[in-house]
Amino acid sequence: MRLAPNPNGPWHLGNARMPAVIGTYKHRYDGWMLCRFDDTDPETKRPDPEAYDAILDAISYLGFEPDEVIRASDRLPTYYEHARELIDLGGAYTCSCSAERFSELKNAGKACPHREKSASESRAEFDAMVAGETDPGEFVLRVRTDITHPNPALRDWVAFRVIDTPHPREAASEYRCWPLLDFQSAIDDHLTSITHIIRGIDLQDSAKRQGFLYDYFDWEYPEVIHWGKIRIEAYDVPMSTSSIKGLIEAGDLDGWDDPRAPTLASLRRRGIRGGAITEAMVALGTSTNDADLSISAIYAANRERIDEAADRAFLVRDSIAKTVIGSPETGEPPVHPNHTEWGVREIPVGGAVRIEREDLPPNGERVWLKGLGCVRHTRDAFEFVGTDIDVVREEEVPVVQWVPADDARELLLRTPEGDHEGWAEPGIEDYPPDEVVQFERVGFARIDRQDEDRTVAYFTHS
RNA sequence: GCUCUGGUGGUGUAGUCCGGCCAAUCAUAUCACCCUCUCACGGUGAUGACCGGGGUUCGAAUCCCCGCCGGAGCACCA
Repeated sequence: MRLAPNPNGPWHLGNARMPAVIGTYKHRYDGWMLCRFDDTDPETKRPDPEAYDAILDAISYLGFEPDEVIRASDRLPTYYEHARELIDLGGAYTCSCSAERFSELKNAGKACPHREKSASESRAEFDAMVAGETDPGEFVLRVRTDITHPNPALRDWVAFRVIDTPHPREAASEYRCWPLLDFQSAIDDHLTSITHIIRGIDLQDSAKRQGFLYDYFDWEYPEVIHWGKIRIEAYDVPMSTSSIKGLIEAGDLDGWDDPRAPTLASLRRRGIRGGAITEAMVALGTSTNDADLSISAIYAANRERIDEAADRAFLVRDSIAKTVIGSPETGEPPVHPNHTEWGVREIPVGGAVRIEREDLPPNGERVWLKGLGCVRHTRDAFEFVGTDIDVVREEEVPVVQWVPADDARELLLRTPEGDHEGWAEPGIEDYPPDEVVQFERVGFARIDRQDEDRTVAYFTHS
């Protein structure tokens, strides 16, 4: 099996499907997995030098390690060698038609005059392309397929063209004659003994185009599965590397890990485990139909992974402070309701508390401050009523989270919908970055960093 | 225009090749109830689908035909 990413930028959620499914199959069938960077276009889909490592890192985040990593841009001599062989076999010819001219001929099912030139002439012209002696557009190398094939997509396709823009990788910066995907990928799949290919339906005709090559070389084409695109609701931002890049450059997003971005870096920063993404992707299967991935599938898989281990904590967002009269000095809610052995958090009251504005009961009504007890809203304060839990069980007093009014920790919660300023219980500043906690009645969040006087957390999901 | 390819509940998926065990699986979602000092976790229950129309057959999600709707390719992108 192989992953064949184009390293033109960090990965978005859609890219995760390839390693998730292929990696899972690799494990399931005890296979071998190659990561091959298809970086053969220094111009239109120009590789981003940082993306190579970023992609390997993303694969690792999703839970997989390639058995081997190669870059197509290291393998140009191999492609040239096979191109020459193909020319000698009568399977390719150099063509100097313009793209428009050839397209017209092709659509009419007519060959261009260059199709019948001799192999030696094509060899010479191809050598000139490789040597950088020809201008871009002057010549291309075409594979001779069947110019009258009913499917116009398969007729005499281009295998090599000349590009003057140097490749961003130092090691490949001298090459000017570059293979296109259909040629490069076909050669590499055979040479690396790939037995199974899984990729998008946009490459459906590719398998047929490459079939001609395999026939010339008398090779056997791998098993191939094509799947449809995935769409993900819940994001305003389109899921494409170039459009995300554009939004970042325009300042509409803070970066690749902005919580509003549909990128792997963003989910990771929000505390989503890579395995949850993998699980959701694998569940989509490999249908050729387009699929809608609901983000809730990822959340559900993630919740399974984090709920048992996440400490509970209090956070109030838009809040209001009230003096408390007659309460105990500290509240003692459990660290985790399913793990009483983990103990309790000791939260000082300090004479006044802060609760979410929405939770403020009408005057005269009661509310249960979790871990502390029941209070009644008098004219402008909370009067402590007691700790008899029956009022919650039998009289339906609402239970809410709270923080001390004078001793809370300022917290910024970043969510896909926007940022919330709020106050967290004291002690939240002791959690190291990367820790995931559950803010009760709010949702899970990953501690991102601890500033001098403020904690920054990223909202995971409810 | 030419050529591929696909349509099962809100979403995903099993079943389609080799017609009956499918009054259609599982997950998620939504709702209700139970549990609970969280709207988390756990438990119970409910909701909800074979694109349409013909045909073959004792019998069709499954085979055939005709429609309808979708996706992809026809690049000197990957």
